[in-house]
Amino acid sequence: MISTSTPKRKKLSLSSEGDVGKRRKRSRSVLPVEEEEGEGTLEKGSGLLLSGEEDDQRDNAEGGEVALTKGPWTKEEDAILVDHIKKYGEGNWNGVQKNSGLARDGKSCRLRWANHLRPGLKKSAFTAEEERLILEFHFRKGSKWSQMAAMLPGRTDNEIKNFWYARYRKQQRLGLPIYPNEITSKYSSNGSQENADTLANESSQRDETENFNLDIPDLDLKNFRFRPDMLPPNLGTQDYRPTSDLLGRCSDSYHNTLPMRRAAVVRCRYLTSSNSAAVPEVFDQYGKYPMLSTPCDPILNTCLLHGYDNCITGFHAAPNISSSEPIYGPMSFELPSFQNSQTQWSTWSGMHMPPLSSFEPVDTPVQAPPIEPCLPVPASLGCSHLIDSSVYHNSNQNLKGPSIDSLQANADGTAPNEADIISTQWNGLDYDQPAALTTHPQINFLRWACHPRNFLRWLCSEIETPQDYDINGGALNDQLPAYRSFDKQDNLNQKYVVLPDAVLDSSWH
DNA sequence: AAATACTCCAACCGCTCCCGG
DNA sequence: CCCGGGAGCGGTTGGAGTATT
Repeated sequence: MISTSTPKRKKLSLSSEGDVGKRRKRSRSVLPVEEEEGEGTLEKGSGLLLSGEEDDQRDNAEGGEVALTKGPWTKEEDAILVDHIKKYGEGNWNGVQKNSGLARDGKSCRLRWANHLRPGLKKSAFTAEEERLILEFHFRKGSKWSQMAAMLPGRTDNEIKNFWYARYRKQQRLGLPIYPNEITSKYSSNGSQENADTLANESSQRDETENFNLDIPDLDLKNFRFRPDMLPPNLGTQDYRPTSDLLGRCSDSYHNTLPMRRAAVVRCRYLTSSNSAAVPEVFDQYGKYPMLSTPCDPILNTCLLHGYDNCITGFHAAPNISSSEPIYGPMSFELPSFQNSQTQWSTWSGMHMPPLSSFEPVDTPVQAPPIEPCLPVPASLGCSHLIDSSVYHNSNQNLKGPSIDSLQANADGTAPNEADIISTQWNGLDYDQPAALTTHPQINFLRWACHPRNFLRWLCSEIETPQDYDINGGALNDQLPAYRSFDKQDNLNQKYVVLPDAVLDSSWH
């Protein structure tokens, strides 16, 4: 159970006295030392060598090596270090060990001095103004702790870093934005140019995917219309809305503030009913993310199963959903990131997922818009948990089998027949389970729709392109410089869909 | 009172940058 | 220009303190 209470613990003093010696266990590493320095008068276990005190230490010394102490510093060590720096000044940290006899790595000496011993260090908690400066700086520049420390006299980079991570976790736990509104608004309106410049600079340093959390607009799905004519035959036009507890599990405090750090904008052909024979070219390849051509996030497809008439409901924007209550739209198409922890994913979906790489510190939650009333959706006609369990089961399969290319739409643009669906292994996700297919039409549909080529085919037919985007060219490229592959000519009749980062995660292979 | 959960933060680690030879 | 060592930076670890059960 995650506690939602605020930390009760008072900030500990960083004094070099009193807190010393009660942190890490000590360990030892061995580094070479020049023999002529072996005066050996330090105390065992405190980083001070005593002549002939310990066998292994003596053995090391005889072999030209001395055991260096790790772990918490003692008062004696601090005194030696301070004394040495008073005499010789800062710098030449490896020389400290040679000249003072302190059995500490030069790195460790520098860190101890910089973070605890040097004069002028503040030992108090961060003030509100300091906190604001840190947040603002981090929003603009990212994890540049040393630059922040230079900006805040008496503060160390380590201290600022610890403060940031502690606050970051706390905000996430509480489902609150990482950055205060005044900061985000400040740099997204009149300060947008500076922010844009900063972000542009950072983009060369960060993983490309991390830029996707910037300015990804919500898709306006108000014109979405469920296309039963695009479904495979024999499935009927019943309500495919699943009613599993999967939806219930997403009814948490994060439902409206899920971070969407890594998302991708993909494109597909715009299909009208008169042009339904065309098979959409789904998922531009960026080279770096070939998994975009793999089957979609089952979460996403589960979400899409809510499509009905003029409504489409997003799962995480629909807390407390139940099978007996109508669902309202339109909904934001935002999807969760799940990059933060396996726990989060597992809790949410009940599915084991390997942890993602650590991009956390620059994550920015995206605020989902509130749910607005629209047309009611008829009650479910008996969907079950089987859909979700089926999806997750199949998504856990290892990759094998033929490409989805073996499954093509019919010449008239309708979905392939059931026999083809049953016999096809989509990019290794084995859907060849006839019993389930024949018993549960929803699963049949899901499996068919699960492939990006298919789901986008019936989804994108009516999605409205976000207004801020010029689907005919340059504006989009300007706003999303990462997608240089966009071609003006190709942009005609194309729509843009935001996919969750789960699609990008290699585990979805 | 004991066990457990959670947070804090000092210190470590690996990597990169810089500079002098 | 290359190489090696020193310094610095950012991310991570894990022990200790504190709150909660």
